[in-house]
Amino acid sequence: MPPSSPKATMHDVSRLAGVSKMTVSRVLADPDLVSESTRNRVMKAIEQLSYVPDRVAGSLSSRRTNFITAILPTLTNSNFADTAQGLAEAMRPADYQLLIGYTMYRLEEEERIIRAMLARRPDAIVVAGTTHTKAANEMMLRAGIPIVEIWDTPEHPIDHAVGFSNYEVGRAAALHLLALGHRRIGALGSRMDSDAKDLRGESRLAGFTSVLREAGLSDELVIRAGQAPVSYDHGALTLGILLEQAPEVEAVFAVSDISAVGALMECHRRGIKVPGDLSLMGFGDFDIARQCVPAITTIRIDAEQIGRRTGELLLQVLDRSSARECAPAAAVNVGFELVTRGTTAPAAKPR
Amino acid sequence: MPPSSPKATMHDVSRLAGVSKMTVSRVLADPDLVSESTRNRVMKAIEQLSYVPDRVAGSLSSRRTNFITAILPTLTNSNFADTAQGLAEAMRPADYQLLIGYTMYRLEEEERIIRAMLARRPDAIVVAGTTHTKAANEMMLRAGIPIVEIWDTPEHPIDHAVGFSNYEVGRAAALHLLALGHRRIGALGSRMDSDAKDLRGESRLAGFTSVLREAGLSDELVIRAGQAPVSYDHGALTLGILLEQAPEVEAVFAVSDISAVGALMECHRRGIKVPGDLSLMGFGDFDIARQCVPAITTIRIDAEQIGRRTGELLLQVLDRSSARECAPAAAVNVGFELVTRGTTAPAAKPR
DNA sequence: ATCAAGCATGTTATCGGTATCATTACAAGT
DNA sequence: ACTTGTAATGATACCGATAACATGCTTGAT
Repeated sequence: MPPSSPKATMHDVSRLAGVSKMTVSRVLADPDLVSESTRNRVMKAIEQLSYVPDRVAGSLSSRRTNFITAILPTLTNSNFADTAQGLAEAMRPADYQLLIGYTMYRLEEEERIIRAMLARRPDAIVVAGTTHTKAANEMMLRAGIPIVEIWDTPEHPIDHAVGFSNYEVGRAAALHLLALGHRRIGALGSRMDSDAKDLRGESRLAGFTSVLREAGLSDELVIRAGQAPVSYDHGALTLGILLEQAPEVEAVFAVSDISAVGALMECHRRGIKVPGDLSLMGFGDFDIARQCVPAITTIRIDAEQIGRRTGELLLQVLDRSSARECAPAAAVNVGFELVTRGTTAPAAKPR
Repeated sequence: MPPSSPKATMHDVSRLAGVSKMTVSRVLADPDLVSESTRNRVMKAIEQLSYVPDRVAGSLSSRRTNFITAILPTLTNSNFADTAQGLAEAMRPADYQLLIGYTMYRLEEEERIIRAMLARRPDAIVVAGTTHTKAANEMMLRAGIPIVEIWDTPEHPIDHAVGFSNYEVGRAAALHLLALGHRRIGALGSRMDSDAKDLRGESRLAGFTSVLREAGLSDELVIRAGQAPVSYDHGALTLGILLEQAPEVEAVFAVSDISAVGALMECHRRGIKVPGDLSLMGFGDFDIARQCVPAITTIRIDAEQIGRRTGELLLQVLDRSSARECAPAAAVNVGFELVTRGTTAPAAKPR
């Protein structure tokens, strides 16, 4: 570590420029308030001292940190990374900095993170998911800052929401497989009794199951095994379980493309033809789903857009809240899209 | 946004508990300094008021923010996301919060981000890459905090470094292709004259080229086209350029698996057999490289480990620097590994 | 000439913690 | 009995900025 000369403060700058601290502050925050000549003098002093303002002090004084907390299950899922990037992108022009935390799909971890984050006094909270622990809910409410729940459509939103209906995604998947003429239909998801659970994946399964029931079909083939986050192995494993239970299964929906890819590979290994012997679909439209052979039928969501829309919403809300108006809670539904590709095909023998 | 009751401060807690602010502070920072009875009283008051300490104020006073700045090219590349996650994981037990910024592979953007980040007074900086603008270098030096350059091995490190030699990666790739008996060898990279450039990719190309030269081969087939970050399209595009220039090319190294996958798909489309007609290899050991058919020969780096090792290093350094000792600059080389898979095979007709 | 309005700048009082030193009380050593 | 040490707590002074109000000086309308 290089030796550090003590950092210059605003006071040092003001002395060198022969003005008061406030004038320096104004030059930085709102240059138009200062006459050109003094402004130049101050700028020169800043340059000379290579002064970097201290936002910690600034935040304490102004009671605005320009931090936005973003709480996601993981960064390692490209969809969530896209959302983070979209959000950061949208907030950057207004000089907001993201404080990213990830929960590993654990609600208790989410609570811990929210507690820790609130101590940093963020100006807003963005959190993936609509289910939180009681304590987490209370903390967020009490924080008195805008909250945006993303990646699902909450029934009882805390405040704002930007996402899509995972339940409807599940229904769309089931309807697609039904429309192809399949009757023995299964699904692959993760366990819900462990501490790391994918609540949004479970919503998709719930929607999926609801359609099966409405069609008078059994939901026995909806497999829940392994912990979130799902992996290629998860897909291979759960497909194995499914086949053991019901070798005659015709169509499968995996809660994630990652699982779907793993399942597809397992089919290759077992000599099961996809499609033909088995129709397979996933969720998320990951790159890998597009590049697989055959390319996987999936449901596309625009993860980056979720982030961007959230950012735009927050900019509005934060602007208004500084003007002391109360912004109405908004609920944005960004929708989704079924992308039919090579792994789903009509049932071989129509009833 | 819910209505906010004014947040409780440490002073409120101290009054309710009938002690001084300092005692409350001690209960939070070092409970053993306080007698059990008062500690309990204070804890109860904290609970009652649902007091959340203000770390902004704490940081200003103690001159430690417990922020670590991490500057990466993008979060959308799973390798960098892994590094971020590894770093966060390692720092979490010591209650450090990551401040993530991404440069989009632009040095000017990196400089801008560094300037903005320094205003947050981080306790350390982690930055991907070893090349920075002059101003960025100076700012980092002057900051007087530990700096870790990651994802490469700097010749002139600013301070610490954790990474691997991209140059040697390129050499290993070329040696592998040479050893297979190939002579007409090309490579796919991105342009270096645009504002977004992949400097580490370029190092790999440089290493690759050095081996070609030593073997008396031409480096004409090293293609640089398109902007960083590379994409599937980039791979397809640059392979097209290469084939136009040299239809008889036998082996190709792509600076990234992403490019390699794109190139592989392009080969499929053109009816070029991989391997056989063409040996192809990539870099990064992305999931998709493993799942492709055939699976892509690549060079594996442990991105998550880079993050974790960086975190461990920082914990040591930060601990020591608070004890006023000067930690020696460390340079950790995490190495890499050639993973031979299905896309590279011995040359058809040995010379 | 007079005065309100407005621009440019300065003064003062926090923001909510922690560092540092001071104080008190009581136990133990001589 | 008297010093000395230690454990528990308090008092005071910042940390480095900004908010809010105050001041002085122009300028232009009347």
